[in-house]
Amino acid sequence: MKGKIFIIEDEASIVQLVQHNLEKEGFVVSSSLNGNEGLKELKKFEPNLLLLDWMLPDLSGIDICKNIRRDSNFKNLPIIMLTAKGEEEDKVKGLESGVDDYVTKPFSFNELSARIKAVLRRSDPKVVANELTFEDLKLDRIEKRVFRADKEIQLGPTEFRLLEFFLTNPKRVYSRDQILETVWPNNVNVESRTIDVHIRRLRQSINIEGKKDLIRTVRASGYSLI
Amino acid sequence: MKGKIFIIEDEASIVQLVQHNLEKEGFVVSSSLNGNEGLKELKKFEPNLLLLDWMLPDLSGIDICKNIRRDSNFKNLPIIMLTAKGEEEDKVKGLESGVDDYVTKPFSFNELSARIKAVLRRSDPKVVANELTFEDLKLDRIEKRVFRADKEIQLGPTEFRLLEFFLTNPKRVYSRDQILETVWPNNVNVESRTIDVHIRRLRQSINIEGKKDLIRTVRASGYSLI
DNA sequence: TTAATTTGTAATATTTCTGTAACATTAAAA
DNA sequence: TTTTAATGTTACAGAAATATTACAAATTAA
Repeated sequence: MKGKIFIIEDEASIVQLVQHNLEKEGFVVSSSLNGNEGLKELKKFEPNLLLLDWMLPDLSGIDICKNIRRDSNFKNLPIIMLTAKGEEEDKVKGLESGVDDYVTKPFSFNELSARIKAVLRRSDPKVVANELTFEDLKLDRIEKRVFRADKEIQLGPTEFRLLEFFLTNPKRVYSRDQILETVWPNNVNVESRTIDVHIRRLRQSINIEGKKDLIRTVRASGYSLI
Repeated sequence: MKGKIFIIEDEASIVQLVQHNLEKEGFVVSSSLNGNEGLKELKKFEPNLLLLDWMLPDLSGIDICKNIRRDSNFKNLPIIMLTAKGEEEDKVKGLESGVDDYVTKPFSFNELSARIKAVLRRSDPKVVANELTFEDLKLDRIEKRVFRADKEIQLGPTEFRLLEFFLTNPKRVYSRDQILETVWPNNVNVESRTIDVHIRRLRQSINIEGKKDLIRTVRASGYSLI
């Protein structure tokens, strides 16, 4: 079962892009272009998550947040705020007023989608898929287990996240930088070659008993899951 | 296995109270604030029991009841009706239209919970077990007893709640924060490392005589019941 | 009240994980 | 073939996370 997402955002082009893509992913989406109306509609709609623009013509994001958190029925509604580049201060205020995550405009839909799922996974796991599979590889996000050909495999936390990352987009090649950005906690600085070592560790763990190597090295580009 | 309960009730505050508490008891709960939509969602959700408000803005409880009883898939769905004080006549009508029990508002959650269990025990005994089990572990919520391999085990109150929590969702990994939120009384502030100590105490108690450890440590994530 | 049990924390021990550097190997370019 | 660049492999020290222990404060039972 996929969840319901409500969008409050005044740039129609963004709403359109996001709404369309989320619906393609199976979410039920409703939206409003302004704050006051949005609040009312939202409460009727009862979403599992709210995407909230921080700079609205009528109401500020903070006001909306406060209103929502005050309403006992929506106290726990996960909120992701959309903020324009550089409004660092807003991020702080946002996180203080109980926002769950934020995405800086301009953003790629993939980035937004990943954050939505991460937030939902925490707050409302049943609305989001928990098993990732590829060929005979299976990763369970809830139980934090990995299997290859039905045999359980032990992975360290970083290898787990790395595999999780590859599994969300099999076959796609990622550069070391992209991997770093996504798999490592923000503002951590690690040598890009470090990834090679983790790739090796991951390979060693998942390529059991003569099973073929599921990780492909793409010289000068990066790595991918086959 | 705990059952699924659907709620059709237009007072959001009641829905929230009931839903939250039922979920805490391990039921899977879904709800709707109005009759027509509720009927549709209910049929998708396939609950083991329905809590039905008798006075809805759009459809009357009777109509919903009739609709349900006419549908061969839900002919036997147990229904508990929620009725406002003094509407004696409704009770009669309700029982006539095949309601299994009724609860008069305002009600305490405990009262409702007891009735739900009573009705389920009659109609679908396997969903109400007051006993939670996992492998050779057994916990009786009523008698507050715990057994491993049929030998009784003494647990302190906190260890009991902790084990109870794990047993409602075996295999699932919980972070220390999640454990804290659920197992500890609200607004108590305890160090997150404290959980490690309680985990140890729990382990020490339930892993008797060389029996395997039933609690799994998942580095960087938390703990789970195997 | 006293005794017994339970609880949270801090201190210490242990285990596991991580990042890096150094060296080896492989593939591409010259 | 030789050279060069990129990736593979290994070992290891420091870091991080968890396990264990002991103890004092708080709670409950006797």
